[in-house]
Amino acid sequence: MSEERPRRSDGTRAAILRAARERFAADGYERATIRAIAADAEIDPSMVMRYYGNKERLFAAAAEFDLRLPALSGVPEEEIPAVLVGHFLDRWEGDETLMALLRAGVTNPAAAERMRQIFATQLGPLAERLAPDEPHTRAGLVASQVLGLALCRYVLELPPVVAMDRADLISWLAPTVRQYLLGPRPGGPKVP
Amino acid sequence: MSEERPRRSDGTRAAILRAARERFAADGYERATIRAIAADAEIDPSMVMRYYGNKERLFAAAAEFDLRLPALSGVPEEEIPAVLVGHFLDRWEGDETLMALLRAGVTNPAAAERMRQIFATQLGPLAERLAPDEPHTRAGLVASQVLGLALCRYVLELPPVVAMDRADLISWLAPTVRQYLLGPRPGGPKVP
DNA sequence: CCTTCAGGTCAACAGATGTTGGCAAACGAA
DNA sequence: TTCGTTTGCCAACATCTGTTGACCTGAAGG
Repeated sequence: MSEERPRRSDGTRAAILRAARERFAADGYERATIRAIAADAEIDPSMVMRYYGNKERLFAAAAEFDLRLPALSGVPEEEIPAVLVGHFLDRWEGDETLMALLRAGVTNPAAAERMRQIFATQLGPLAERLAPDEPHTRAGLVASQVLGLALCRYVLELPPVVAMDRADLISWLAPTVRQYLLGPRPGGPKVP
Repeated sequence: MSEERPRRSDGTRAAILRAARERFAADGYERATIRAIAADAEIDPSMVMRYYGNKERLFAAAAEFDLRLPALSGVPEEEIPAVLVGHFLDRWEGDETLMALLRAGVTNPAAAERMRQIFATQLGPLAERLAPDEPHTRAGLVASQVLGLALCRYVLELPPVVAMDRADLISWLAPTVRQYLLGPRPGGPKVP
């Protein structure tokens, strides 16, 4: 079916995508203009339209994202939280896709929906495998702490959060993630 | 000096400010247009410029914010985290200023700087009074969890985070805040 | 060779945006 | 009343936005 043969324009396509990710990550959805992205990729703005249709679809292509959660099968339970926090830090610093998603998701409804999908399909299953009860709630709590750290460290750049090194962050966050994912429900069982 | 006598236009000024807060909170800095704000306030866009100079100063006026941290002097130490989490939830749901700050701060450098100032002047002192060591780091961690919750619950609207009620949130977050503010440094003392 | 067609540039469009200046009406002090 | 000030609206500006279509260019296939 989708026999994707290599095209002569693949280089340009890739350059556009790379520039788009950078701009969306740095400026958010509305301030990242097609013209600026095209200038970074050193091509004409109309090429962006030809290859990606419109700005929304360009963003969708640039914000394709895989959390790449590690297997965790051989990891002892006590070490899982630290491994997870370290992995999240890697994913944040590895490329700019997550930053683009966060910066855009705050003001663009489509980007927010994309984040909800990633949460549901890529983080939810992890919690279902680990958490004894209320896995979705627990996954949401982990997301709140991890996204909050990224917000404070990479977006708002609160000085003390920027100053912490990787080991500090893992030491502080791992117990929190452990409580959220594996700990007992605080405040007694839910009585509705 | 600044003898501020009441003016006939105070009502208009207030209407502009209220509309500005709503729009900035709902749309972020760039998508909240002067024209839309003026339409909400049912006045002419040029009035916004007359009374607030330009968009940046309008935002500065609309994003004036006081965390209003409670005194905590009579509160026993074990209850401080829960009281704090409850207070933050109140401040988020009370008016739209925090939402405006968050949505704008993610894409607008001036708004981000404002958030850093609020953090430094209004949350820092609290940590200095409570935390035995590294108060700024601890304040930063609390900010990461509280802002992360707000991000997931009010901005991204991750379903499980939206679904939790106030008591749930306090039960889950208070232990985390307690560890960050009052708990021992995890992973042993810092050896630089 | 000629034909075809994808890759790429240029100029322009319609609409929205922040911002400005002019002008009319209402108000308050004299 | 009269006069200056405040309050408000209207029209316009320059610029930037996403987007479009006409046109050129070079390579590949016959």
